[in-house]
Amino acid sequence: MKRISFSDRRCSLAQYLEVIGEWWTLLIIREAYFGTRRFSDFQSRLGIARNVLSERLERLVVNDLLKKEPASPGAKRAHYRLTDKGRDLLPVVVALVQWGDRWVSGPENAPVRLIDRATGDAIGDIRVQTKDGRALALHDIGLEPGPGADEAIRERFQETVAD
Amino acid sequence: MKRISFSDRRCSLAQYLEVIGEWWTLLIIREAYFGTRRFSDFQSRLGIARNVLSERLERLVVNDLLKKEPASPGAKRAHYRLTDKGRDLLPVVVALVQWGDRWVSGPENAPVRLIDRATGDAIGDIRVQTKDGRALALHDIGLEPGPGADEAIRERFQETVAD
DNA sequence: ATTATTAAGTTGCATATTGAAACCAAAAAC
DNA sequence: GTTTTTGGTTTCAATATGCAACTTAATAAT
Repeated sequence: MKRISFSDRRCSLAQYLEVIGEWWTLLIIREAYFGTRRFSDFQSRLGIARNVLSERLERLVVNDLLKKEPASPGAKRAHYRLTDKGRDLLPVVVALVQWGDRWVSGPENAPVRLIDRATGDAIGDIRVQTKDGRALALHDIGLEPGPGADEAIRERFQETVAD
Repeated sequence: MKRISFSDRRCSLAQYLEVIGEWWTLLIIREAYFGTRRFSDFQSRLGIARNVLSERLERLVVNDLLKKEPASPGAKRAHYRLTDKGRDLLPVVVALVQWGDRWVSGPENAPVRLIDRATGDAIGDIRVQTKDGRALALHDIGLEPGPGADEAIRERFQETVAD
């Protein structure tokens, strides 16, 4: 049967998954960060099947993470470029890369280094923090129903985030 | 054919996807943050098929994001609890939730609010920053081959992160 | 102690999705 | 104007998902 759709769930994470949770999608975004714009470059660099790439790009355009625009002004052939919405996924991607470096490859085997171009220093670890920059651990965080919470969610949030 | 495996790629993001990029996996982690530990609770709260849940939990245990331990000391029945590696995904999950709130549901419809339990204030936005807390945008970031880079990666990183 | 109930999976099957390769039309290059 | 490259679409076999029924072991009820 068809994969269950998350779109009706009132849950931010589930809604995200609806858009970018599919196989390949986040890797396509990352390629776009690296400056890749052409169909064939995405294809050869990722090694993704062309039909799947086609479908994913389409989906990313429909959901406004990429936009299709003329390669050069006036040209017929189009390229795919990030929108603000797509660019705004950067913290997610960086957080994932850092997690992978810490726990999967090990920092000493990190294949890439992200640096602040102004200084050349490695960037800091992404972290959950207060508005004034104090780091927060899992047990420091509480949950409340948000403005868009429905009854089901409201019920569940007697609880707090667990350790 | 079988889904392509990313594990041989020297890319942190691809390595992450190998472990937690599958359908449902991140939602299971999020449930664990909420304190869910039992198979049937994961099942009923997520609405996931039992065979898939079973397979995903197994995979999370094998990859050390969850550990299976006796429900109560001495009991036979086991629960699933987060490991440090699993807990360390928090920035990823929070970054995704915030992205979803900004771009999918809209902040005014956010179903949950994350707060600092010490003060009750909403937590800050996850962001890419320098070690001393200065925010970095996409165009401020550069890429270098890391200690574990192979020739292929080294070649590509004449480029910088694109806008 | 015996039975009932719940919890935690597993199995089998119909439907969906993926990957690979072949095919095609339009644009660029020559 | 012919060839090559690009950006796809189509087809088909292999895999993965969702659902429901079945199993087995651990609690709970009587």
